[in-house]
Amino acid sequence: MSAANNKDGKYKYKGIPLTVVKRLPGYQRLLSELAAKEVERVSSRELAAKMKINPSQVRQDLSLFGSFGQQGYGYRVSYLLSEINKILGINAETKMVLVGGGQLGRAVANYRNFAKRGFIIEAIFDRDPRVIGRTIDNRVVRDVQELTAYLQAEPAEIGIICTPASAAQEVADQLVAGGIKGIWNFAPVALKVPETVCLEHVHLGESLMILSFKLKQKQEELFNQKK
Amino acid sequence: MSAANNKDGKYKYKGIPLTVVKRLPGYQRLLSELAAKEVERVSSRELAAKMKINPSQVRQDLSLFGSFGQQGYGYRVSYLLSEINKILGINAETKMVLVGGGQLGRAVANYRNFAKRGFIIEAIFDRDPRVIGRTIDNRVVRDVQELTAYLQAEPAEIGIICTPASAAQEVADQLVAGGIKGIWNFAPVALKVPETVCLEHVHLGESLMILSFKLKQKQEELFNQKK
DNA sequence: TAGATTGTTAATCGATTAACAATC
DNA sequence: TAGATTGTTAATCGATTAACAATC
Repeated sequence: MSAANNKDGKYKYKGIPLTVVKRLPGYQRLLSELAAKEVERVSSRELAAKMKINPSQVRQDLSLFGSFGQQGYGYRVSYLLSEINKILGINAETKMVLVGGGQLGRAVANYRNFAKRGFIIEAIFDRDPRVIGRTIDNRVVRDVQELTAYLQAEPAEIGIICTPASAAQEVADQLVAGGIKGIWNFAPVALKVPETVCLEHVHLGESLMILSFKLKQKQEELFNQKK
Repeated sequence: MSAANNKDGKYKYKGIPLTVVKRLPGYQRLLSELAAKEVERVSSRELAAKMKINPSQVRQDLSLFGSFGQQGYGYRVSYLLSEINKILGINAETKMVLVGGGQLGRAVANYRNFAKRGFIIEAIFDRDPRVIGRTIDNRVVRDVQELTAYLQAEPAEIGIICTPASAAQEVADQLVAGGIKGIWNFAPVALKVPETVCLEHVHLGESLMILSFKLKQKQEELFNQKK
């Protein structure tokens, strides 16, 4: 079932193509919506239409993890959703700590959608004495100097970095020293971590640049059409 | 130079493969860093090493937009950066409006990295009477009911949506009615806009799910190794 | 049963990489 | 000049799509 191909890790992550991994949250969201509407069954054709991909691709993607459907019927929404949740590690009560109690950190700390899916921010840290001791969404902000010690006493799986870019690497090192398994990085800088630690980067600036590129291309197209 | 292939737009955006588009901000960031260090020249080999891609790919990517290098020398950092900035529409003073003055909206409004690159938030809107009239980073929050009228008087290129998912589509419609050209959407919902409007979605939840998936896979790997 | 739809194999298509002539 | 490195064409590799037997 779970293949071994991991000789380079460029295209595949533990045998699963990264292109497929990126589609999994989309399936999860779609199935959640269907489940909320109490829809019972769904076909690869219907899922594909909503995802704007090909039905074959839906079946191909899912078949990497198992056989979740039934010929002539399709997929039972509740069953497929629970399987996808298992695959994604959702609803497993994942503990997280957040470093950086600035605007962005506070926004992330207050974001309800994570908690809904079992991702819990257990503690918040900052470096600024004016922020330490304050309360963010019912959690007292701790001194970042206590970070590694805290993690040794209260292990967490994911560390969220919402500090300025200049502090991010140091924080990452402390999170790793504290035994964190994954880092979710909002600072606009490429972090170095041991390969035992998973890393996911939120590229806000890059996203805006891509939008800007598309705008520019569209303008040029309109300009060329006028001629 | 700028190709025409746009029959479906699935893989290509105005003739440029979307895989290439996604790498452009990476080149931009790298070249900015080199320029800040006053490095004069850079080869495709060096750029590739930093991007963790293949030197051929760097040359292939850049050649879609023009010939910016010189045999035996490589690329002049300042020139290549200015060309990439042009391609991305950076430093052109792009006007934006932001809707949603909650935690996330305030974080985005205060993010300095955008302004540095010429992306200016001209006005901020919210629906909540308790927020309207307050000041965020020197801008008074306006009533979202004035949004379309405001845009007709003060045109902007990009609308940023930082509202809850439930309000996002309505806001998008108002932005479109106001003549906005692109939407940068932080609400976790798929928006419908006319195809004349560019759309870029920031998937915070999806990013966290992908990290969770990677963690789960790595755990399973370790578990299997132990046996 | 007849119709529908899966899971999987084969065919196609696109993206990445290698190779090399051109030339600074 | 000799060495280096581009821009581009050809080869490879991976991802997507089509096709279809299996079967509910």
